[in-house]
Amino acid sequence: MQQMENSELYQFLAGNGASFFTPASYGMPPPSAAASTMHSFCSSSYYPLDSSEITDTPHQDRALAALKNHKEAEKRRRERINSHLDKLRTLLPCNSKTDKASLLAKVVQRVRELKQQTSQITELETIPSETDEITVLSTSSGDYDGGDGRLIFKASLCCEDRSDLIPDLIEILKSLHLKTLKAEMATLGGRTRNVLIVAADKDHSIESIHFLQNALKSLLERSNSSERSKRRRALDRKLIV
Amino acid sequence: MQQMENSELYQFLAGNGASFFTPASYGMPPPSAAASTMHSFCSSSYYPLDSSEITDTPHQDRALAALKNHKEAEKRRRERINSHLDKLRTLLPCNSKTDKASLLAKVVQRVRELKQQTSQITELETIPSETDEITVLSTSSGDYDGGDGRLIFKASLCCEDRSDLIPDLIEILKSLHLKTLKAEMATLGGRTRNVLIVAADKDHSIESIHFLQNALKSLLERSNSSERSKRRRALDRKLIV
DNA sequence: ATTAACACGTGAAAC
DNA sequence: TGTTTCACGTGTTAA
Repeated sequence: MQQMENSELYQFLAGNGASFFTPASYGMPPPSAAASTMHSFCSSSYYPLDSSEITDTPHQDRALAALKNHKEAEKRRRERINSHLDKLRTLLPCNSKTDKASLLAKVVQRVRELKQQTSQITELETIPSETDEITVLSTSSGDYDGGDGRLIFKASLCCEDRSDLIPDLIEILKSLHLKTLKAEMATLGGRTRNVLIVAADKDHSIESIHFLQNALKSLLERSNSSERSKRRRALDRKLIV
Repeated sequence: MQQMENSELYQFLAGNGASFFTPASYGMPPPSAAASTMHSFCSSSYYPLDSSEITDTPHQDRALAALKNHKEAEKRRRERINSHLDKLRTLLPCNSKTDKASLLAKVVQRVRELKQQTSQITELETIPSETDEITVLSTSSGDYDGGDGRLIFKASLCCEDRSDLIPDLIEILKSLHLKTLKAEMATLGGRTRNVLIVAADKDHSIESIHFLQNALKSLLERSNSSERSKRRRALDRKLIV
């Protein structure tokens, strides 16, 4: 918009030989390579010379030096940015030829995932409540987890405590091929809450969340049918006293 | 190097009025704003016209259209890249005015940290060995953790099992203001290994690692002095049988 | 007045 | 072929 690309003058004044032998293009006949110098000659003859054109060589020198500095600084800036992009290329699952935009898209996605995972792993509420509860959440909230291909689930189970609850839980996770990343378990007044962060295999889809949910539900029902009365009585007695 | 910026011809042919009123600079006297058009006039008169200059207007049109497409595509590319950079700006602890290079530097650092944290949280070896062990590692390996300001430690304690080991451990972590992100505990043959991923407060320095190490050491010694003989005998008996 | 950062238009090369 | 991506030099603007 507000640009002119009228810098051939400076290219000429700089005596930058490299640009003189740039192959002509766009049907301009040879020796169009010298055209950039001709611009200057032409305008010099077309417009009357003013005194500054003779006496301001120091001005020209300074402008020239400034332009050179500018050029080099800009190159350094580009290199700085690109070096960081290269580092990111090594940090992500992508080859060195993925273009900048796609690379940055991957980076955005990855940072979001990692943020989410660590925050979910960190924030656990383990104080058991008085009501039975089962919650199973997916970390990736539905969209495909491109990170390392694994879905992360957060499962919370709050129920009466019993001695073989943990082994049963472990059995469920094993049968569903879920790997436990973090488990936090607390018991209070005969009740327990177990919060699990589990990673699914790559072959799992988001639907696995339902298998886990159902398994935990049956576990809870099993728990209630067999041991409920005994524990309940003990808890009630404790509350009465 | 291999560039000429000799595109005034196309600016002129395109009739792009915007560039005509660009303020002159570098001491070129007015009406230098028209200089870019003069380049074309000048070169047209200096070099003999060939037939193509009259008959190839369709060529010119095509080249012009191509140039316009190119220009717009490049603009779209820039916008795509910059939009991703903006997304990253919102994802990281930095304002919207941090420059590209610094932003990307932060991104590199953040991705490295998060990778390291999640991998350390994931990779735990909990099978207890027959020899007593204490290891305390720092996640950030010495450099400042710019992530959310917290240092992450990984502590592993392998020793004889005893009933009040966990409460003692919890007491230690509480007194050192360390928050447990993940704990994995396994017992086998009367021995136990506890692997803890703990996060230090922001006011902790990397030196806190020594306090934790010493506390665990004293815990292990306490364990050995009181309960060792009894457990050892039981274990030895088991091994003999 | 320097310096640094940005968007732009362009030529070249990949595909 | 045309489409896409890149590096470059430049003009401009802000601290």
